[in-house]
Amino acid sequence: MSLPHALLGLINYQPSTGYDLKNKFQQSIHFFWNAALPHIYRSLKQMEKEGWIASTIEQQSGKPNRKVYRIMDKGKKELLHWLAEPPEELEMRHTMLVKVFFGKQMPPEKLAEHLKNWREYNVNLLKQYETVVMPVIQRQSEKASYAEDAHYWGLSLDYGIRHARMVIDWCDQALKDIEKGKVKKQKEKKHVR
Amino acid sequence: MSLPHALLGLINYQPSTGYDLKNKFQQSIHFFWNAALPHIYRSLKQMEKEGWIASTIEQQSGKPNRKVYRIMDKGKKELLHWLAEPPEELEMRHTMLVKVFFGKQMPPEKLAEHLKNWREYNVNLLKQYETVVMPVIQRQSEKASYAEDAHYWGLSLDYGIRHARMVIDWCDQALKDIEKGKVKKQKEKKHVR
DNA sequence: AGTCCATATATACCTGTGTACATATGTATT
DNA sequence: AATACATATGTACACAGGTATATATGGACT
Repeated sequence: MSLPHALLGLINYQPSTGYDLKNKFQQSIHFFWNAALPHIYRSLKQMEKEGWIASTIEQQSGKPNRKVYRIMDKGKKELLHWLAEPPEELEMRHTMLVKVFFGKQMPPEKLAEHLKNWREYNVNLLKQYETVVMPVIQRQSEKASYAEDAHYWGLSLDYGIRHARMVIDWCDQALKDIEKGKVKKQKEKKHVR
Repeated sequence: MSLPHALLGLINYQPSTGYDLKNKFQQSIHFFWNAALPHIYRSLKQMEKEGWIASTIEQQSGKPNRKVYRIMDKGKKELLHWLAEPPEELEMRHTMLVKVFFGKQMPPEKLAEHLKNWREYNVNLLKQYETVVMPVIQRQSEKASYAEDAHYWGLSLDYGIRHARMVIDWCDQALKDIEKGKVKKQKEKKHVR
């Protein structure tokens, strides 16, 4: 379990609404954790019940009112406690690898298609990391209030970049192997004939 | 969702009991997907209800009877269909990275401790890959019936190895950075005094 | 004029998964 | 003799998370 704690970490920087958090999430933690809007609202409700956060309603004309959550002492304590705990799960969990494992059961072209998509997904990720995320962290690191935080944001970004590059390299190798396998099989067929 | 399909893939090789599957799982898919015993039995029940698999009870003396599941036509069709589908989730999901992201909020020694554990976990994984998993795949690849499958097992193993190496390298870099940060802060403190 | 997107909050339903517990016995170790 | 481990199958409970849907409005685009 982690979403409430991830949200706690974001609210710890500054009071936010569920909608704010969705946007902040997408620019940061989203790269390592997923969260849909309904899930965020649900978590916020739980967290308020636990006394980790409290809310104030800001009247707005035209748009719906904003429900701004701020962190409470109990929430700060919970955040620090959670951070100090060793992460529950170190294992990876990746559907794609299970499909690769059973790769022989599908046509090689199909698996190649999956891998090409995965490769492209990671190429796009890499582009996003370098053109969007990196400049944001750079800008934040110049502000004194976030200079130290930005160091850790940079570390996680570096992980993302290394991960994406590793996946791209592996996909290239795997695609080459699969292509070779196909050629080999075709040659064998010719031979038999 | 994936466990029923992963199990389907294993049963497709040969009829198995829930307990068999747990053992096979731990030697293969476990590196990319997790499954506890109760979850496996639960999934098998669902799969039988769906008509993907069927069971026969083997009487045993002394030990409890074995409930052996075999794959049905509907199950084979389902497996092929699932394999051809693009994987639902391409995103990673890693608590550790969320903790790194909020790293400033905890003592640097604590984060370093987490990273050292993660590093060690991956060093052990790597050792297991090289001394246990690789030989098994090598041996299987020599049997004609599994030679082609072993190629794909090898691809997923290669991913595991690259991933573990990447994590180890990143941990080394991050630990160096954190160490440097600590030294810097101590020097600054001295200066102020 | 009509459609889509962004802002803003939320409920309902279903599925997947983790943890604890229950049961039964043979074999190996201390 | 007692303890732990491997074999073998499950139930019960609780929580996390995904998807669909509802509501309300302002602004931008076609």
